[in-house]
Amino acid sequence: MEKDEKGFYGIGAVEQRTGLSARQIRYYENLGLIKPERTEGGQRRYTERDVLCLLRIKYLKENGFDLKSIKEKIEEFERELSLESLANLSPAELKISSLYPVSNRAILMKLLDKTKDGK
DNA sequence: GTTCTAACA
DNA sequence: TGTTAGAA
Repeated sequence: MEKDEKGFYGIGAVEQRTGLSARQIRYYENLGLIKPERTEGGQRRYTERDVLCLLRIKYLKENGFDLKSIKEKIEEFERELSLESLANLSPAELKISSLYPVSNRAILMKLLDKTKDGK
């Protein structure tokens, strides 16, 4: 079991490289800790990043962290990433994006534009 | 032969 | 979490 022609790993290869069971690997995916792609047939394809992420999870767990706190850590990290993307917005957009759900921002921005040139 | 989902003597 | 059954 090794990388396929495009650099992806099957779950068997990931088991060997991480020492985690397929059961655990799939379970962690359900918790949202990793998100491997799927083939047309539905088989999971893991990237090198997935493997490294699993190794980190394994390390943290071996050092006393439960899956719940590990999950929170990852979610916190992803929230910070999304916040960084807000750094490219104007002050007005920043206020709007932090107060309203994504689905409404586009509408709000249109209203702001009309307010500006609409006297 | 490997992986998937669902379920549990 | 392990393991197993049946399908893909």
